[in-house]
Amino acid sequence: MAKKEYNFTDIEGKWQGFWDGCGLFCADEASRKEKFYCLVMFPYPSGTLHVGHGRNYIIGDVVARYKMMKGYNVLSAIGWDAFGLPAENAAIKGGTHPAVWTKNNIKMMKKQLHRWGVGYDWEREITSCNPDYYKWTQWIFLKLYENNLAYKKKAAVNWCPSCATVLANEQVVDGCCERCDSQVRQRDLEQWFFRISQYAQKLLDDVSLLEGWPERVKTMQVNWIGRSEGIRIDFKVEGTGKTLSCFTTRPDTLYGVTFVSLAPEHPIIKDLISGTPQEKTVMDFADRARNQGMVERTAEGTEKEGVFTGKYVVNPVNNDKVPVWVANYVLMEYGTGAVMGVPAHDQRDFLFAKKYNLPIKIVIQPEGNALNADTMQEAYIDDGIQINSGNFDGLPNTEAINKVTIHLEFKGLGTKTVTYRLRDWLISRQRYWGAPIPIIYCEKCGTLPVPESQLPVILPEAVEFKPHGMSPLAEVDSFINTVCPKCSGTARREIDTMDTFVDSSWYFLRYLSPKDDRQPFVTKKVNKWLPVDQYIGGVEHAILHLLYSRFITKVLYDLGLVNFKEPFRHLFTQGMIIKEGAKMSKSRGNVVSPDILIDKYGADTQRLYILFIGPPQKDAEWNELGVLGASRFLRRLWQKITDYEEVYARAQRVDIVMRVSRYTQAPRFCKPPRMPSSQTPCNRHN
RNA sequence: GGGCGAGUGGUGGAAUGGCAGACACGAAGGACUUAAAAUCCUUUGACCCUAAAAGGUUGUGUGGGUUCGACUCCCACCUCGCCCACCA
Repeated sequence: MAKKEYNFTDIEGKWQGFWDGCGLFCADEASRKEKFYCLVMFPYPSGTLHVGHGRNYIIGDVVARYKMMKGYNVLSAIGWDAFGLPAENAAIKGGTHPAVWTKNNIKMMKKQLHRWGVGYDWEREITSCNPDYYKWTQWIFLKLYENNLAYKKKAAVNWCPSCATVLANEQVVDGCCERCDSQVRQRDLEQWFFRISQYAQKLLDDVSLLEGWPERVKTMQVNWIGRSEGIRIDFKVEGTGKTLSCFTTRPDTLYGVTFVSLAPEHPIIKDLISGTPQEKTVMDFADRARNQGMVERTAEGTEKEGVFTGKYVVNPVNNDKVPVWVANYVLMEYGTGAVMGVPAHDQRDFLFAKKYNLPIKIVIQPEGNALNADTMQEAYIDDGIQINSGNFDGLPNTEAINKVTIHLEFKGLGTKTVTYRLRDWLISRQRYWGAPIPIIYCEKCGTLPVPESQLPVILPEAVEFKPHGMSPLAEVDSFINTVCPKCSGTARREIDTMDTFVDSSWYFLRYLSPKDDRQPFVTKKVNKWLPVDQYIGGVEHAILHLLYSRFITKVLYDLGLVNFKEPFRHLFTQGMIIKEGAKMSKSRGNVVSPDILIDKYGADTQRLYILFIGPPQKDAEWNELGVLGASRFLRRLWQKITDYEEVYARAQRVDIVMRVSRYTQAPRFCKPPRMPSSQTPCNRHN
């Protein structure tokens, strides 16, 4: 008897056609079945997919199918996170317009997804670089602007003088431009920000609502928000009548302050030193520190440097007169931009004091082991008992933290403060391939939002991509020149575009009404379908994308546009596929194309292998032999089932004979025959 | 420095308090073949015993603990990985 061949091309072609034909993946909005929103992070159309991507989409596909089979009304859609730098770089390099490049890539990747057998409701496909999508990204910007959550301010950015452009932090490698290797400098530019810091506490509190999230992602979010409780302590600057505020989480060390240091950007520096002999040295130092570049300056290994301002402040609790320094390790963005220096109990202050011979004063002693300021090799940062601390002597320092705080507040010398590490979200990009920021500048009326009726602000097609210091849009007169919506006078448009993370911070709402041209999303629909029941994506988005999406969702909630506070109920972060010791990626040149494998073994082999390669949340090493194993496994399985089919068919014939001969007590229903033992059918065939 | 996670055969890994090593890779032997490939079958943690089988001992990073019973739970330690980190 001839064996049936496992012809995966026919099988997969047949079923993929069947699924498309019957609309298996079309969510039925009228259905009364319980909903299940299964979402994979939408891809950046970078070219072609490699097997590493497969984990995301195949796992998502499996979850969606499983829930379908369990009787849920499943929504599983996909789209394209289609704005971004690679398209623009491709344009600079190869001369293809980003729109064309992106469109081609989408076409290729769509085909690949289809061959993989992953199913989506393609009617809901969205593309973030299309005007019908970014119109609503701009609309969201306007909502934030209206509510004072979008604002413009001067900010230090990474600047490459040779490429004449702004760089993202990720593009700065060891303080140099990744493309041309020139030294990156800090430059102050007017930038747009979203006031995410205003939502720091809500974002922190609602981490508790993220029950279905991996613990480590939640921890990463909490750490990123970085709440610290402390106190702002006011120091009087001697002989000036000015006050200097320092934020500290360790008021128990207040008696050990031997200097105060300021961030190089601190505005008070000018006032303190102007006209003094120190002026030039201090300003030179501050300039140099500012130019050091944030990445380098905030690296831990960087040597602590500073300069004395010639001024002194008075410690409010013991009237100690301590010098004021400017130091490169103090950050203007955090706390008050001024730090009280306690070398005995803070390692950074210790190193600084050692370098500049500043006194070290011990105010906390470990129990049963006296410290010696002259011989100590590092700061003592652990708990202990207060000494040299006036009325607080003898208290455990953990208690002193509270007592000193109360004392200072009572005397009006300080204010209890909560500080967050989270900074406002810089959304300006001096780039072409992004959604234009919908703002108009009128000389008479000032900064104005583009009226909603004038959206979208269309990205012009014909531009020069080569970087030369400003957004390529700066040179497109037909774009820049516009009319003031208020006074109808001449006005010009904002030329920056938005960070692509803005595009991706709300796309999951758009799937519910992808073609609606009157609103970004329909409140009733999103309230029904969200939060997303299962979100699946790479752990590399554990902070930014997920935090931004949470933020935008909370803003929309506060505006009464959605009735849920968190967008994603369950989150699954799949591990990366590793090859030759590194993450599989085009830039590393270690990619494996799914197409070749599908031709050779079929999509199911690859799907099986991807699911089987290891625990899905862990990284896994790609192994070509493993693919072979999955292929053999499927073929054996196929063989067993087809063998079984024959046995089953024969048993049915026997049953008919038995039923026809009414003399025996033939069973009414033929029980399925026993699964043949592994030997039987094969031996017979052999 | 802080946080999180992981350590099981030659390899990827399975088992969430109840027969450790599913399934797959690799390896060895066999069938088929003129031969090879492919395919199929058998064996495969280590050690002891045996002509062979049966049998036995041991075994989940290390050390302790809880339990009738621990890869699994608790404590300490070691190693590796990832994320964050001059955040006051």
